[in-house]
Amino acid sequence: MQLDFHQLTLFPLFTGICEEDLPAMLTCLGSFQKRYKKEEIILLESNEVRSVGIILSGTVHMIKNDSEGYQTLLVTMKEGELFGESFSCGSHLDARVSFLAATSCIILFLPFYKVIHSCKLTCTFHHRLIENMVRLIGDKNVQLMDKIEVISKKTLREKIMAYLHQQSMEQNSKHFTIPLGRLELAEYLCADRSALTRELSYMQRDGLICYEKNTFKLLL
Amino acid sequence: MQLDFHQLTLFPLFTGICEEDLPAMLTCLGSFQKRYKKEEIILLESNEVRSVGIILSGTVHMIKNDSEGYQTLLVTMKEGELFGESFSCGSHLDARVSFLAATSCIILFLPFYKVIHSCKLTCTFHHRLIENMVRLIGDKNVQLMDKIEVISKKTLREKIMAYLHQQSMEQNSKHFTIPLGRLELAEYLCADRSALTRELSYMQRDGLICYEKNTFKLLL
DNA sequence: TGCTTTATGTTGCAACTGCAACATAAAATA
DNA sequence: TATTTTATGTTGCAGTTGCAACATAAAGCA
Repeated sequence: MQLDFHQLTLFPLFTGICEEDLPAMLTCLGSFQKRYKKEEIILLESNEVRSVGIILSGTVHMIKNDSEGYQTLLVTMKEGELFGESFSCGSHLDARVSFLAATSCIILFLPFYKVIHSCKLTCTFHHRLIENMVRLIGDKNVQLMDKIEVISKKTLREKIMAYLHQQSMEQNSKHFTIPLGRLELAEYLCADRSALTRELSYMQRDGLICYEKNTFKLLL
Repeated sequence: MQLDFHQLTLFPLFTGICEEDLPAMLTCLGSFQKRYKKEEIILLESNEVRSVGIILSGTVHMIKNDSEGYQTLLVTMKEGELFGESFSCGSHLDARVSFLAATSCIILFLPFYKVIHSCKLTCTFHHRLIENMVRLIGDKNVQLMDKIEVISKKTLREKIMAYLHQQSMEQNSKHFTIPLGRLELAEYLCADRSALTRELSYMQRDGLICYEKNTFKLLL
């Protein structure tokens, strides 16, 4: 499968880099792409991470498994987002989390060492690449804070409300569709699935929200 | 107060940069330092962040306040750690969290724009600076994941255990002293203070741990 | 030193929520 | 299409934990 370089320039990691420069740059960086089927593991916890991944298409979940087999959904990531950077760039080379293909997806991998160590050939746009990457890492950081904000709440109702508010903000509307099913949402909220549906129906009864499947409306 | 440039080279942000180069570099970057008293606010949520801060001495808490006045302790940071990068470098310029001086401390600020946009003068070591900074941002990311790992647990006992295990790992010993008092620990665990002390005494009764004030011993 | 403030420990009670077990709906597969 | 699998909704029950109120200890301060 061929890379669509024009499409690539639309990704945040490559903004400000000319389409003509991309092929040389990607070759120079030793990038490669890979397809994953739904449910496939892209990167398993405690494996060493040497590359950052860019999601060209599909959805990736960052998940954490604990020793008793419980699983938590940390972050959901879409097209254009980065993953693996915290490990490939940080002091903790071994991944503390796993990355899972939530849908079938295509990932472009960039060996981190080459990204951060500029070479003569690409030096002109290289700097822009690093800048973009730093921004994306910062954004990931904010996503983690968002999750903490949600699960810090004491009651399940407050957690749900915090999550729905975040979604409402992101989608700029009181009426929106969430990207998670009940099972996944329960996992993200660190709550029990049945308790989640129960609380959702109580919240509708109490006139807080109004929903149908994954489409919600905040009634303030 | 004068900067101790030799001491600065020991900070992770400046590793690999010569002591002789530091003064010029810091001037070129427009860095400045500031002292804060205990309990003082270094950076308030929703203010625009243009600089990253390096903790030269003291302890800084990253905290999140919700609309009802509840507060959560997100991360505790010590000497050499970075803060503010997620905002000054990311797409979300407004801080979503506040930074508070947990003890009196001295902070060195570096305007982010100048850090990321190299200038001729400092270009040789500039690249190393960016590399160090990216690593530190990744580390911060991991700290946030650590917190999520802890508060994702369903029961308070599991949360406490997860936290103690992390501390035990970090300090490479089954016997260690935690950096948080009961109030702060409760805030970090998103739990009630009195419930926390109750559960701690139950855990000691059940032979899981053994503690005295802030010094704990894991009995496996 | 004595006084005030803050941190920590203790306990009863009510309520939230995890768990289990089941029913139903939707989706995947043959 | 029929059958299996998976996702979702419902509910009783018991355990955990937040809350309040109070006691004690430690720290800050005059």
